[in-house]
Amino acid sequence: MGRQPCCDKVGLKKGPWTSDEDKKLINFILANGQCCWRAVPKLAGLLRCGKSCRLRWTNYLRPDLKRGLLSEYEEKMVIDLHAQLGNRWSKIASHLPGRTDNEIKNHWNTHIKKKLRKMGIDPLTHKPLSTIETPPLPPPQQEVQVQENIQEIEQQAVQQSCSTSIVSELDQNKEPETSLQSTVTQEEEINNMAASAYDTMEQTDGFCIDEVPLIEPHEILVPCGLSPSSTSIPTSSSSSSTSTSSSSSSYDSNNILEDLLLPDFEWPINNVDIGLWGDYLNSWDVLISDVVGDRKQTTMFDPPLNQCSRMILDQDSWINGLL
DNA sequence: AATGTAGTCAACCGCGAGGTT
DNA sequence: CAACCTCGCGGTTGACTACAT
Repeated sequence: MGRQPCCDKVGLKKGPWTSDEDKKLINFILANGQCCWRAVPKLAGLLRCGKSCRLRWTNYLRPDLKRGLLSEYEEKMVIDLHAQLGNRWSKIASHLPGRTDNEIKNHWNTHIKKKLRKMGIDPLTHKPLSTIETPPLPPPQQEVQVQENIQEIEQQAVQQSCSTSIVSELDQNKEPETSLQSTVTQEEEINNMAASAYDTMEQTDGFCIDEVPLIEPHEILVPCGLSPSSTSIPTSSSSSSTSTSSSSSSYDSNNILEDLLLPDFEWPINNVDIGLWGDYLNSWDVLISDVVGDRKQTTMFDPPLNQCSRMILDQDSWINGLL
């Protein structure tokens, strides 16, 4: 018996997602959490297969995604982790908060591969390229140059990033001949090292997705002061009423927040990087922009971080808030 | 300005793992 | 134990964009 398709493909839509579909998916997941993906399209009213929905959510719609190019530090981590793990993109991604396996894979194929080749490193083996693409150097010299190159990036990465670096630790543990043989203990070590590195990162960046279930939103940061809809949730604390009072009047019926029943998210305020959601929200004028004048009421992000009390919600609170 | 080429990245496809019946 | 189901992963594709000619 042949394998059944993941879903009945007749009549299902393929290709790029429309904003309306995104809206439906976000709305559904926010309301119901991440349940059986197979059932999602039906329940959410989407003509997509569950797989497509999952992919769209994990790679693009998730609120905790970082957008933009990988930083040098992230890139270095990818290189190191790739040396240890090979093309196990999801494993690699799990060490990079807010990054998806797809994103890392793409970045590897489009940027890092080239970079490494330029440096005379074979992206597959992480060893010096043999001949063609590198100037002919005697092998020992070649090795030295590669090592220098690696050290150079490491230094840059370390300088740029937090003080804790897994780089040196990885390198110390790295046995080139066996680097691609992944063992449980090796992976554990990597996990530990990466985790320790990100313990430090967390202190600067905010949170690590390793600790934030993507959809079962324990510990999702819930903002206050963002309750554009009249169904705003009482969980929002002090500032909720003031920030949007004026903006709500400028809302039209298409207000996405109303449509989405969005809970009051709190996004990182400093160096605002709210990922797609920024674009997403922007695209529906939900940045509470005043459409009449050019005065943009950026109340969504205006309150200084320290004025926004953070709430950690457990799932029940989250769901209650949504309802 | 028009066309060709390269680069980027969202999305798809097929497969395997693991769980359930 | 086999058949089936669901999910997640990695490889690949193709649409879109930027840049070059």
